[in-house]
Amino acid sequence: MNPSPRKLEIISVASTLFKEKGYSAVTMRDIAKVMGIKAASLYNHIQNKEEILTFIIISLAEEFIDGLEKIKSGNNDCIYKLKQIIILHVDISSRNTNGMASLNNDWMHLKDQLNHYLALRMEYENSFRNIISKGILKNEIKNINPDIMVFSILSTLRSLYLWVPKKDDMEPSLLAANLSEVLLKGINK
Amino acid sequence: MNPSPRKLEIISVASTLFKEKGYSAVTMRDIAKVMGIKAASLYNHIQNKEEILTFIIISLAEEFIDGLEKIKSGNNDCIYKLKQIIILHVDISSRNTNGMASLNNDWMHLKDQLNHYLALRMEYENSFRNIISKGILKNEIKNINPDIMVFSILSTLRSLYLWVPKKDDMEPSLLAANLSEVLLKGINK
DNA sequence: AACGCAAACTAACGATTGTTAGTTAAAATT
DNA sequence: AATTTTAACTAACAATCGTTAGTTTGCGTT
Repeated sequence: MNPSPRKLEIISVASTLFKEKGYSAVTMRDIAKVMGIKAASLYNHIQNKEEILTFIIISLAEEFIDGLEKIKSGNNDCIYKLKQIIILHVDISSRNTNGMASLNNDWMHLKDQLNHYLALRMEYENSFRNIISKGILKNEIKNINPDIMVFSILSTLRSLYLWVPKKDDMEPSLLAANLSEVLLKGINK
Repeated sequence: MNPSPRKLEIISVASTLFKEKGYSAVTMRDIAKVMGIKAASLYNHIQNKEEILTFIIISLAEEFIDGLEKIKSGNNDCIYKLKQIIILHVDISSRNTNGMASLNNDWMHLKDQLNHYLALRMEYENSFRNIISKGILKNEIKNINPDIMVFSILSTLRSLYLWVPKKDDMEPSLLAANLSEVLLKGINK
């Protein structure tokens, strides 16, 4: 069953508020007020508060997994794959600056789907690390602890949601290109 | 008036819980339970819940400001200063993995001190950007949008609190050295 | 022995939380 | 025209929230 337009509207409003104050600090009455209805009316469209959070997080997580799957399957060198990952993050983050806040900061409030989310995240990080490790073996990437490189790059990419809205005049493709330069080749001249 | 040992104990316990669930999702009764006392007893040592958050965030923010001030005042080239900033973040984050969670994710729940915090953060980011910009002028750093470089490096450094505890076997000095290599010179061979 | 004080306690406050039940009005379907 | 469905409403629920008031306990100082 596809979510109705009204339901998507609620999720969108909720995402905005979740980004501002975090999931726990946002009440159903807060969401309802922005929607211009009463809190009880929200329950004509959603099961409960948690369902909103779950939808936001899981759909984004799956979008990342799908994107990475396509990148992995391509027959390209590791540096190219990393550039594609950067583009993937810029793309998803630019289109979901609000939802990305929940994905990053409120996943621990999931209940039913918490383990599913954790599995997806581990899968993603493992795939990322495998690309790096293969790059080291093939001498495309420096022989430094892969965990540090994954952590460093992923930290930057995960923070994009905070930064993109402040630079909404910048083309996503230009941002991705600049980020690739900085993340892959550093800032030192 | 210096905080009493018991007060610092409460703040430490609260920091741990704030990192796990976020400030808004942690109740005074949660904190009290870990302390082994009743919630009302907490108020013999603290004024209110907000004071705990304020203490955690402001003292950390000032530690960063002080550290950066010393780095700025040194008569060194920009790359060296950036390396010192990386060491500063590794150091503070390693000693405050819990409090850093509040600094990053719960600052918006400050009331009295919110503007003070925002001023400190802006000051810090401006100083950081100035170091980068000067490095570009002096031809030590690539001529890329400084905002992107600040964002990229700072995002990684701000996420250290999440990552350091998982690598507690790694020497902070080694971590800082590896991070410098990755952040300043990239991963590409 | 008497006192003062720090730090715990019990009990409770009003406010707010997510959510449910039952109702109403309008729109869509038969 | 009659009926069903959708989406809003009012009212209220039990649970929990941060916090306060007043009390008790035990330790250190007089």
